[in-house]
Amino acid sequence: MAANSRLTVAVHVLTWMALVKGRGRDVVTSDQIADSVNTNPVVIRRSLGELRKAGLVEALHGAGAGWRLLREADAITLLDVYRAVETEPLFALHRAEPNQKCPIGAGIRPALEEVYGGAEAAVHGALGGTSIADVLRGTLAGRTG
Amino acid sequence: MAANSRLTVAVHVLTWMALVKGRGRDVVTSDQIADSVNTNPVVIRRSLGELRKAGLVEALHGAGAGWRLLREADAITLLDVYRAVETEPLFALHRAEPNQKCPIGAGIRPALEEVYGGAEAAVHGALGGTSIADVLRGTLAGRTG
DNA sequence: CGGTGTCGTAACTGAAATAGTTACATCGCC
DNA sequence: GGCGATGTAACTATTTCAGTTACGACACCG
Repeated sequence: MAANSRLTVAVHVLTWMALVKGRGRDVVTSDQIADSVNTNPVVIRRSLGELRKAGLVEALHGAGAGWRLLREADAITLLDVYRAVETEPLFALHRAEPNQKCPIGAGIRPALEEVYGGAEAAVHGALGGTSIADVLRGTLAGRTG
Repeated sequence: MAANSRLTVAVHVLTWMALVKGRGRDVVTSDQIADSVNTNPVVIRRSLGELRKAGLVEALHGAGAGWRLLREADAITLLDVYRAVETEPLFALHRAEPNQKCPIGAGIRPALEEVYGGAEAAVHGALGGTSIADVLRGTLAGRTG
């Protein structure tokens, strides 16, 4: 299983919402999205729940219920999505505390955290440069450019 | 469990080897390394096996057997280590193929792969700028500086 | 005011990966 | 041949992910 597909699912959801919004339909159901992603509607609702907490979408109740984008597609970057759905850091430190009697074991964790922080920042920069609108264009065109 | 700690373990291993090499001991055993990392020697041997395939260390047999660095600590970057131990991409695509009858489902995967490739490249750049010697200095000094 | 359709979430499952552990064959020096 | 370490296979416990079922909550509409 290794890496999870939460970012992929969330970006797919938002890109699909942006597409159908462009066609005039701005409230959609988790069932409709699940049909495009090819998964269970509950998986989609879980993803949408995280996007809602991040303020990217809202849920509507009652008749004609569903979900709606709260920002334009070019105002949502993949960094926004990444932050909304990804909780764990990119690289884990030691599972068990290393040997504190060893100079390496005693001091390596802050050193690693600094390097890992730099890698996270690099990922943020890369994802922050692409919007849902970019992904939508790339998806329809066969490329992201 | 989420993210794995293979990069952390491998960097710890190499940093420890660099430290004791500076003290004149250049052949060490997996048991000795395991004592610093605080884990089982087999876990260390598995990590060393991947580093050996990458040409970063070698194993010696017979009497006085053990492991030895094949490069100076300032000639091993964390990108070398990352490539040696990490096989999976940073972000997974859809677990099941998305709906090919939907324009998003049909075209989103190449678009995502392009973005994810950019994020991988950013991580490579960040990790490539730090060497085992840097980590050793940072570990002993309390910072990576 | 009750029916309807969707959200929101808990609970469970199967599959997969990590990391820890035991065990043992292999290797090469002494 | 003895010895000490490598190199791996095999097994386990723990955790996570994603899929699924189930059901209460909600708000509109006739």
